[in-house]
Amino acid sequence: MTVGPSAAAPTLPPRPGGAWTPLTGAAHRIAVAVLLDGPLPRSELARRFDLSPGSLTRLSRPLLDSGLLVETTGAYDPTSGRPTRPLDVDESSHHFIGVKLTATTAHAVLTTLRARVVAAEEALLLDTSPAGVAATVADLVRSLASEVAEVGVDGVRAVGVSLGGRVGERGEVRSARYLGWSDVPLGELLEDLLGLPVVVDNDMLSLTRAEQWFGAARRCDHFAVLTIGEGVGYGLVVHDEVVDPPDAGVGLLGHFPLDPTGPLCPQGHAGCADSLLTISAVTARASTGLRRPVRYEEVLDLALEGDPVARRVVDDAARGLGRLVAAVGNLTMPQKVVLSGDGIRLAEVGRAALLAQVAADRNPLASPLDIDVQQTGFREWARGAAVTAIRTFVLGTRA
Amino acid sequence: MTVGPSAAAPTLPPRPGGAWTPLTGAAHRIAVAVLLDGPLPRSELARRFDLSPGSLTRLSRPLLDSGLLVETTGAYDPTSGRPTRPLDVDESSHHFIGVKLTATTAHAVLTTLRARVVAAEEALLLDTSPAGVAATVADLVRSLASEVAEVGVDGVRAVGVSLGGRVGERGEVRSARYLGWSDVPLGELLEDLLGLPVVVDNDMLSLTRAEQWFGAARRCDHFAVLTIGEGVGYGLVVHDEVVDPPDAGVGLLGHFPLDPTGPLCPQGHAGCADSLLTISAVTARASTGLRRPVRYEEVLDLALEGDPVARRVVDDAARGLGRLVAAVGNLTMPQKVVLSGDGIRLAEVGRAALLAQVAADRNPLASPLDIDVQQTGFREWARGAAVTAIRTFVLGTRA
DNA sequence: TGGGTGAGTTCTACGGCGAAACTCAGGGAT
DNA sequence: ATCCCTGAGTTTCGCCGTAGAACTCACCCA
Repeated sequence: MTVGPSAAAPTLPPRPGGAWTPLTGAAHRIAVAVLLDGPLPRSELARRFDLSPGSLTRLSRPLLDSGLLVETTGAYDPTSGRPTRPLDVDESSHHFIGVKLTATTAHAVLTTLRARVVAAEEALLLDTSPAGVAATVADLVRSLASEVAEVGVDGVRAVGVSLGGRVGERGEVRSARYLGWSDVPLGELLEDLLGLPVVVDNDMLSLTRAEQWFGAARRCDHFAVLTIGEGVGYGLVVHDEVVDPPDAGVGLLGHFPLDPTGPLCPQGHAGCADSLLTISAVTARASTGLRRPVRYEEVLDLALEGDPVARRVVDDAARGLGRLVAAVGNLTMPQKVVLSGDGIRLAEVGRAALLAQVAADRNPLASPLDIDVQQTGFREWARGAAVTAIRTFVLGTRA
Repeated sequence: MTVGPSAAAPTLPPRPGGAWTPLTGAAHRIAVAVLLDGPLPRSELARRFDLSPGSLTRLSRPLLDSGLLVETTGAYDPTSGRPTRPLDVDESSHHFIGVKLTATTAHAVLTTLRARVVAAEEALLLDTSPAGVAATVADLVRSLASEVAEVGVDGVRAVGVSLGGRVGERGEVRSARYLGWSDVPLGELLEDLLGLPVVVDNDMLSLTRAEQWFGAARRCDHFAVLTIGEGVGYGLVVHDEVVDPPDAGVGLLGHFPLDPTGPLCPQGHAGCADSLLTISAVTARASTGLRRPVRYEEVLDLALEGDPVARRVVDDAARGLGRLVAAVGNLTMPQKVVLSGDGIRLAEVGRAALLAQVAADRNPLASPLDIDVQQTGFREWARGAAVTAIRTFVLGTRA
């Protein structure tokens, strides 16, 4: 007599994790809410989704049985009445790897289900051909997965890769200026090498979604992200959804006019965003004024020490950034603007100029703009890629 | 023996119209889709909402029985197979009145359920006190309703009123600069006078929603509206929903910087939107240059005839508008930008300058911007108010 | 005139939901 | 100490909206 799987399955103890994608509507919304907003009691979830207490019992039981959610004894209790038994996720039950590609380097992080960075690694991209990059990324992924003893490769559920450029639905890189690629099926290449789900997405959209789920813009349904670095990046979330038309995420804001007396860009624009705000624009302008080559951080330090050339360059750029922030505020009316990117210390060193320009460009009657400066580096870009992987794992779709 | 209502009701013939608000989820979505997108066969609706054919039969029957929808024999037939029996609304079954208030005048229109204007009327606001305005509006509403013999007052289901200013959820005008009002319960005042549902809303948001449902932006889920008139208006729809934070609709874009060499505004800004684009700004600048007072339309006509002063004024303004359009395009990435307002002929007379500036301010790699110039007047503003009334009637909520 | 095609109907089974009555675990007043 | 109050979570039951399958319908074309 054979014993079918139905006889064994019910006796299995709850395993950590559990499958997210086959979940139906309400159960899925509940699981995502718990993932995003930490331990939540059933009663709070019932209020949030306008469900009856009975429905919450029914919906949460299979989630607990499968190990997808766990009960905690949290400090979430009401002032009177029975204490709550909040639901939470075990964020260590699943791990993800995010890789950010630049022209020269691959930055990778290993994160938990809640995008907490557990380990980081990077590798130079000596060979920027699709196969070369794929091999380097695959090595990074394997190294990260094995490096962390307590996790193991099995704990990694998906890999996210982000880069500057346009990326199609199926992980194919349609164009990537920094790598000189067009129509490269990077996702497929990596999936074949790794045997893991791989999601490829635009870096700016990934970072924006990371801020939305696990970053500075949690619980905001309407915000913008501006980044300063090699280029000027822009991401927008409205009605709790990323704005993602064909033009999103690929640096088309670089020609936004900020200062008609500013430096020229290759297209003949004066004082456009790329000519004023990027790391290379700031260092070039400072180097010209100082009659010697200087690095970006050096320019910022000199400005802090009171060097007049550096101060002027930094303040001009900060004013331009302020103008851009004000324009974003005026035209998209967000709850907050997140400033980020490798060069964003500019916003701190030039804070006064930035805020003055924002105030000057906005209607005095407008509500004040919440500007949130995030100190970020390549690790945050890689974390954004990991969040793309997490979203795919949790939602079943990339968006 | 008494006869209950259940004995008589089923024998009544279908009456035109029917109640929209008690409809449940799927039935309501179907009814709205038919209202917005004209006659639609059940099969198309089933595809659109991912419902089975059986569900569509079940859902559409009560809508037909109540007279809310009607069957048409339309030219919507497939190349083979049984012809369709598309569902449609009888747009004449319900009528609505929209009133746009300015500082001096109330413009009113009577429309069908599909916002087709049936009659129009206007009245001077000699007394701009809340009671005086309410009395004038009530007279307009009664006159419009009775003027159209075949409709009758009973055919009017709701009244929409729009004005420049902030309006609360319950139709209370929180502030209206042109009328010098603050915290006026205009909706209540009018409902008491008329005995009809009255919805009050910001004029710019009303116009934007009108473009979305019955205007140039039908079937767009992401567009912006810019208006030129006494002020500069701005409305934004993203993910098929109007962006409506506290700052929306009240002319806060007026200080958006467009041309640092432009004329000054009272706040000391040079070349901000209000100082460059409004009707009064254009006429003032032209009058100064021409050494005589000129009207707005005259300036535009002179520019067409080649007058150098008028041409310069118009082109400067059109360039400013182009810069604004480009900024909207760059920062919100819409499918189209609708240009409207009483002064929008500026965009036609200065078309070349406008388009040149849009091109200059946008990244050459960005997708081209769909700019849709709508010739509009006060009638369109009033129609926007009527659409607010229609939306309330159909959706049960103002938004 | 009969088969092919897609529109629309009928009937049945199922699953998700709310309502109500219930149990549970604390706090505070007597 | 104990009793009630409060709010959390459970159980049970019945309703309602849905899909699915088998069906009819109306038109085209060979």
